Amino acid sequence: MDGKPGLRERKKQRTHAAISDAAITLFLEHGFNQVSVAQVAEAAEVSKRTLFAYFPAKEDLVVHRLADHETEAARVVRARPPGAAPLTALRDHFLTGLRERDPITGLNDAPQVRRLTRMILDTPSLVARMERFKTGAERALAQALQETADTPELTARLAAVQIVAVQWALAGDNAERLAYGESADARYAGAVADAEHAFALLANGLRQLAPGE
Amino acid sequence: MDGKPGLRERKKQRTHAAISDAAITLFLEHGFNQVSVAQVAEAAEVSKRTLFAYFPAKEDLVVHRLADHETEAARVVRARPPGAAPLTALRDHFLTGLRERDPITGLNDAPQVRRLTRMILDTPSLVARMERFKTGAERALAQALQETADTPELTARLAAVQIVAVQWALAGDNAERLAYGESADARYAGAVADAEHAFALLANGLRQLAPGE
DNA sequence: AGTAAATGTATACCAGGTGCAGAAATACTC
DNA sequence: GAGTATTTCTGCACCTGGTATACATTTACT
Repeated sequence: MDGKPGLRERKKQRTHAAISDAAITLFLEHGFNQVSVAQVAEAAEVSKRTLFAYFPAKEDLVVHRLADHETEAARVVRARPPGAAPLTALRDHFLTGLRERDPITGLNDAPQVRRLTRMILDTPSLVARMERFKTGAERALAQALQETADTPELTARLAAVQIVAVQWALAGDNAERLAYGESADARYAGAVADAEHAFALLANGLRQLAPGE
Repeated sequence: MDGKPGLRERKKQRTHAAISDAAITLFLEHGFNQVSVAQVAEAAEVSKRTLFAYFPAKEDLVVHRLADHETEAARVVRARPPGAAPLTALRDHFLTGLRERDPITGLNDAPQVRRLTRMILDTPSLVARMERFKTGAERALAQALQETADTPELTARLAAVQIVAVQWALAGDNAERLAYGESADARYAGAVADAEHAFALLANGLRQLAPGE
């Protein structure tokens, strides 16, 4: 495609990676709040000003890796095979993620991943930053539902917030268990069962909590 | 009940109110990010250190008024008449809120409320702070569902995140419309219809997006 | 009236983040 | 390959939110 990234571009990517790597390493070793951005900049051999040119805020040094997932649900809905229902596509995608131990499902127990997850869950400002991804994911998914499933705007938005909320709840549940010791393999069966239950709930509604029995 | 608030207690309340009032006034006039906490402290005739003794962070100067709503859904579920379904109680409560133009439903167009709402929606750090209320509301509601509706833990948590997400989506939708000009009375009928649609969706599920027709 | 506990203040300080002016590196042109 | 224009990086000063410390003031209790 682009046979020439160009020197400037390559250097930028290297600097970006250098800063990110230095940050993650230091944060994992000493804790997010115990390391200042100045220290990160120094470790990456870059000025503080340059660091902020690459990452808008300290939190982004950690969460920028998850930025791709912001539009993941929307992409899954758009890319589903013709005739397939959006919810089915999303469920299958989530189950695939579990099977492959995709970190986004919370079911990856590689030591680094687990430590990173735990750090995020234990750091309020990082959790807050993650919430913004959630909001973005809701918007993108709502749009995708509206455009590809012929869903009215309000319904699309409501469905999107429900779906995203449920997916995060599932992932958060898995992540929390692993972060505090359970192994991914031990959790797998339960995670699958929970996910299937959750998507069934999404599809069929909260009958248990509604009137007409 | 407590015939004696005590002088110390009364002074605290007055200081608390003085700081909050000064903050809201200044923020509405000049914008949240344009006013420093030092200015708020000065206007309230209090030291900066004291201000932070009353409010843990700048954002709380604005959102502390909404703290009560964090457990509102949980309280509604717990206080529902015997035999009533949780979802029904929540829906009725929300519809009552709309009728009474409760600001939490986004349907109050008193100028101050509208300006405050708009300020919050336009200020990322305030939105982030609101998200934390959402998380708290989810937890409290999940607990209430588990304890009073005999709902299994996972189901309770999933139901809670769905319900809270939907309520916030409805309120956010109303608030956004009002913040940008629509009147509460003009919006009322639509808001009611939307709420009923949303709660029906919660109860019956996202059939439109699921497979088995 | 006098003392202990709580609250408030002043000051200095730290960390995240930005504006600015200039130095250094890269890309473009002849 | 030299020279110039454009990015990018840097160092520095600065602002703001938030905290630690040490001291003064006020309230409550006897």
